[in-house]
Amino acid sequence: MMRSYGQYCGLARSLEVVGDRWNLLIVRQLLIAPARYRDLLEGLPGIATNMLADRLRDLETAGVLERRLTGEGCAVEYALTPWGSELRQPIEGLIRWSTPLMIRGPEADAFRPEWLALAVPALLDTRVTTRPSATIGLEIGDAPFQLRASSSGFEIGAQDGSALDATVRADPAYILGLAAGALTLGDARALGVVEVDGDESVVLAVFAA
Amino acid sequence: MMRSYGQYCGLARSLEVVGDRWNLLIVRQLLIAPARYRDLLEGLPGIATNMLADRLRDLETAGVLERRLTGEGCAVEYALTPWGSELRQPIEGLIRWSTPLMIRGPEADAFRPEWLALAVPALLDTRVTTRPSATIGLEIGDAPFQLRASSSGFEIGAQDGSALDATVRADPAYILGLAAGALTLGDARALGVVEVDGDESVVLAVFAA
DNA sequence: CCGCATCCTCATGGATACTG
DNA sequence: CAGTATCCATGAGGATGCGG
Repeated sequence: MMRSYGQYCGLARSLEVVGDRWNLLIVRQLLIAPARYRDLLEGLPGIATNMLADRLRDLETAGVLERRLTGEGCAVEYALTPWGSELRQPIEGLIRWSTPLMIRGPEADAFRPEWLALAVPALLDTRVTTRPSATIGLEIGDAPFQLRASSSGFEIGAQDGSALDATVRADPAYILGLAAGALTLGDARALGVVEVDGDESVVLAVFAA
Repeated sequence: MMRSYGQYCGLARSLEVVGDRWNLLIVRQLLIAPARYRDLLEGLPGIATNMLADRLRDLETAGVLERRLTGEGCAVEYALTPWGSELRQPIEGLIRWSTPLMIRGPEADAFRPEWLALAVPALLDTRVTTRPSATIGLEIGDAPFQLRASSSGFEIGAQDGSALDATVRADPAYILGLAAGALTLGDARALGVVEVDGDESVVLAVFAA
C-alpha cells in the first residue's frame, strides 16, 4: 500500500489506491476480462509473483477488485468491482495521452493482442459514439471479432459476414502505433499495409457505417 | 525516472512518464497555474526538496513541462507544455473516481483552496457543458471568483454582482467531499450549511442559469 | 532568501527459490 | 496452480549544505 500523501485532494487519494507500480496495469488486464492468477502473470510480462500477490491483496482490500470462486471446484478468479470498472475512463485518457510515446513503435517491448481490446476503443475518435451503426472488424490471431460502437459504449462480439470497406494488415507490435496516429472512424480511411514479420498477425478493418 | 515496464501498451508507456510518485501531483499544481519552485513546495505538502528537483528534471526531459525565465531578472518558472496540459483529462477522471475516498472527509490531511480550481470543474455534472450560461460563484479565502462554464470549457475570472440562487458555506476542508457527493448544476440545489471551525472559509454558491 | 545537490537511513521493488 | 519466503538492489524521505 502506498504511503499516504496526507492531502485532502481527490487525485492524491486516488493515487494512494492505484498509484503504486503495477496497480493500474493489473486493472487494465481485468478491464479486458476477469482473469485467474496465471492469466495475470502472462498478461503482465515482467511482474514478479510476490508483487502480483501483494497488489491483488491491496486492491481487494481497497475495494477495486474482488476474488471470486468460479463454478468448477475452487478455482479463484479476479474481477473488478463496479467502482474498479470506473477506472476505465482515466485509463483510456492515459492511453490517448500516450500517442507521442507509442508512435515511436514497439522497440524491444512485449506486445499482447488482448491489449487492443482496451486501446482501440480508447483511441477511436469520439465522433464514433454519435454514430450508432459504426462497426469495426478486429482479428486477433485467428479469432475474428466485431467491435460495435453505440451511444451506450463499445461491445466486442463475433464477426458477421459484412463486407469490408477498408482493410489494414499490420504486425501486432505496430498496430497500436498506427491506430494512434491515423485511426478515425469519421472518414474510415485505410491505414496502409505493413509487413508482417512475426508468426502472429492482426488484421484491423474499418467497416462503413 | 521509472524503470520501464517493457510493454508496448499506451497505459504502460504513460505510466513510465507520469507514474512515479509525486509526478501527477506536480502536474496537478501546474494545471492550476504555472509556478515557481517555492510555490510547488508549498502546494505539495510532504514532498522532499530533492524529490521535487528530481521530478521536475524528469518531467522536463520527458516534455511534460518546461522551465521558463520570467520577465524580471532570472526568476525560474515551471509551466506545462501543451502535451502536459492534456493530462487534465485523465487527472479529472481520477478526481471523479475518488468520490468514495473523499466523502470520508479530510481526517488529518492537508487542504489547499487552490485545489478547488481543478476539482470543482472535474466534479460538476457533465450537463453543465451543455448549458452555456451556467455560472458558479467561488470565494477562496477573501478573493471572490466566478467560474463560467461554456461548451468550450471552464474559465475562472472576477465575480460580478449577480444575485445568488443558492448559497453554501463550508469549511475549506469539507467542501470537496460535499461537492463530490451533492453538487450538480442541473438542479442547483443547496448543499446545506456546515459549521466553520477554521479561520479560513470558502463560500461555494450556485447561480441560476 | 531561492533553487537545488549531497548524504544517510529505511521502506519498497524485483528475481528467484520454494511450499501447500 | 497459486501463491510465500528470502535476499538483494533500488528508490523514497528527511536533514543539511551551499552557491548565486
